[in-house]
Amino acid sequence: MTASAARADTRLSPRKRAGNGPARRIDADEIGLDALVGHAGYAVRRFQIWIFQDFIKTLGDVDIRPTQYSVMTVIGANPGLSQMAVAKRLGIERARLVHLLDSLEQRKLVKRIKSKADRRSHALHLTAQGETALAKFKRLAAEHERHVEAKIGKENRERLLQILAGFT
Amino acid sequence: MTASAARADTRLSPRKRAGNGPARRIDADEIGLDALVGHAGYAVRRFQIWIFQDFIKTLGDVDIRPTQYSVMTVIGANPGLSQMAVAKRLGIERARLVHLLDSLEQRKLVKRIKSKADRRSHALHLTAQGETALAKFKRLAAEHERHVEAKIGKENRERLLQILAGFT
DNA sequence: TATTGTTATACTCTATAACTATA
DNA sequence: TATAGTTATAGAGTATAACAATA
Repeated sequence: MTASAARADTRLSPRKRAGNGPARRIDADEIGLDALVGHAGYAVRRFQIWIFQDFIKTLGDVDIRPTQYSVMTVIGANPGLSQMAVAKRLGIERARLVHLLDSLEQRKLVKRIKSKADRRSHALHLTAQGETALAKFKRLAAEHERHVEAKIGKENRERLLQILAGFT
Repeated sequence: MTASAARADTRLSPRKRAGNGPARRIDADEIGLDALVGHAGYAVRRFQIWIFQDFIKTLGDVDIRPTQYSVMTVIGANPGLSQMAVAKRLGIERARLVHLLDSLEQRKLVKRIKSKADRRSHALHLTAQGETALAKFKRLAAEHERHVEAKIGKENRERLLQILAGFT
């Protein structure tokens, strides 16, 4: 396809042949997405934003965001992990994890313990308070998950988890 | 469930009963995700990151990111839209769209035209150069989409688009 | 030499608030 | 008074680079 042919094609596709602008108000639902409807990434991105907003709202009272929840969950299930191990497992930059842990440590939810085996590294643990708190976070996160289920349907949610199992 | 019971439960679940830290190197693939495996949001987030990275890489030569692509595609299919209309349709903050359009306008891909109907607003159009460029971006984006298909499978990708059709 | 944790910088993105010019 | 576009700020998140302590 030549550049000029591509340009001609593109010019034929729009529904509205506007001059210098819209003469009337255009509602969002009548704006076509064109090629975007065929991109999985677009739908996934919008869905992910919806999910995170619901998660943040559902866990708003305890002030825990998705990344903080994932860090605490992994430390809770694997006590003694180093920062590097947590960062790699969750795909978080180690530099960013430093600040996340600073915040969680200030809130007395997580503690860094100097490792005796390798004095460069810290062994990460939940505090007793952190374990109690995490149990509550998990109950709220399960509530959030029911919102997801209500939004897309029980079977669709399970199918989604199957399809994306390789990305965890 | 009481708080102490929750704490006791949590203490029983970890596979490793570490003291002050790991005595040996722990590989990423043996770190359990615990509750995260049941959260659609976790898998969706990891998948979305993978998709965006592939998109950015595949369109690296033309220096176009997912959000820029979505803005140009919508303007191309609906010439004359106002900034507010584009922002609402794509779920972008209008303040952020200002900078996105500044960048696209500097690159001569998009132009703002003062609307005669409502002099507060701008009618957005692709330049001729922008239409040619968008045709190329769409070909590269289609190539990216084939990477997604190769990653999760043709049928899974289609099922995913069906499940998430409501979020577009 | 290489790795762990840290600090720092820059850029993207989200979320607000306030300002201006119009309506 | 309300809206469209703009400017500004703050916080998350991503991506780097460099450094000290340690391996």
